[in-house]
Amino acid sequence: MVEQNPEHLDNIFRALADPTRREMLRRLSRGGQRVSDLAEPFAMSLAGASKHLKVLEKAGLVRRRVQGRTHWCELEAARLAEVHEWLAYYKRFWSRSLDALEAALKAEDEAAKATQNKEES
Amino acid sequence: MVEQNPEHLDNIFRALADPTRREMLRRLSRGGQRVSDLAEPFAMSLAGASKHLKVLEKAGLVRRRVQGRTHWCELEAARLAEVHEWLAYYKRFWSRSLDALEAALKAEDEAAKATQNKEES
DNA sequence: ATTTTGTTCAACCATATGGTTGATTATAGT
DNA sequence: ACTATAATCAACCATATGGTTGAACAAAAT
Repeated sequence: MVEQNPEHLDNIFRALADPTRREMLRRLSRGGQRVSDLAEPFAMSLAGASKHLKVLEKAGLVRRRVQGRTHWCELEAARLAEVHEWLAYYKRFWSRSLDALEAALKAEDEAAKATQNKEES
Repeated sequence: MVEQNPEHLDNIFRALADPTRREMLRRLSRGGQRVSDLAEPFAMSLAGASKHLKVLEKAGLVRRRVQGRTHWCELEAARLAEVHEWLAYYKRFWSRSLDALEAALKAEDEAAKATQNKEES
């Protein structure tokens, strides 16, 4: 329940706070890729993409296997489970507010129906 | 399935990538607080804490109600649901790898048992 | 042996971030 | 009217971030 490894979560959240890196994760989820393949879709130098990769690696979200001169990258999704865990605590709060939203919508709907009924009668 | 509002997620993840801000959220989850109360537990100036709050607000994670000279802050957990949604896509991957981990541990265990048996015999 | 390929490294740049302090503003209390 | 309180704002500082380019390095291909 207590936050045990804040630095670690820092790294993970920071890594996720960039659209390029999130897109890289998405692509890695469809299968391992070499660094240059991973970098190719982005309007950015290879060195730039390589830096992003390092951020993902440092966060533990990507694993790299060096094979000769090519580096194979793979998604390490297990670390995302930590985010999920962190988030779990808050689930009740947003479901509560979503419930409230739902209730409000329902009430609105009822009110609308009532108005309709009045109009009909 | 596609990432519709990357900037928004950027703001949320960035806001979460700091232990002070995560702690603020945690405290807000136990009830609304005035800015100065929120700031008090941290070894930091009020202005510093106020900046953190602004980051949380910009991310939509905190709502503020100004009442006279005091500002009341409340958790806006609904935005965390977006993180949850983003995360949902990856759930299968980490449960897969956790399964793999489990299998590996089991195999290790079996191997250990086999060794023990050998040693016993 | 030379060249090409895959990748990182180092240096640099502009901007963002996390913090400070001192001034400012607006409301509340005396 | 004065003073104290709640909070932001503005200016500043050090460091981090996201990007670039050019050089370096190791492995493959010719």
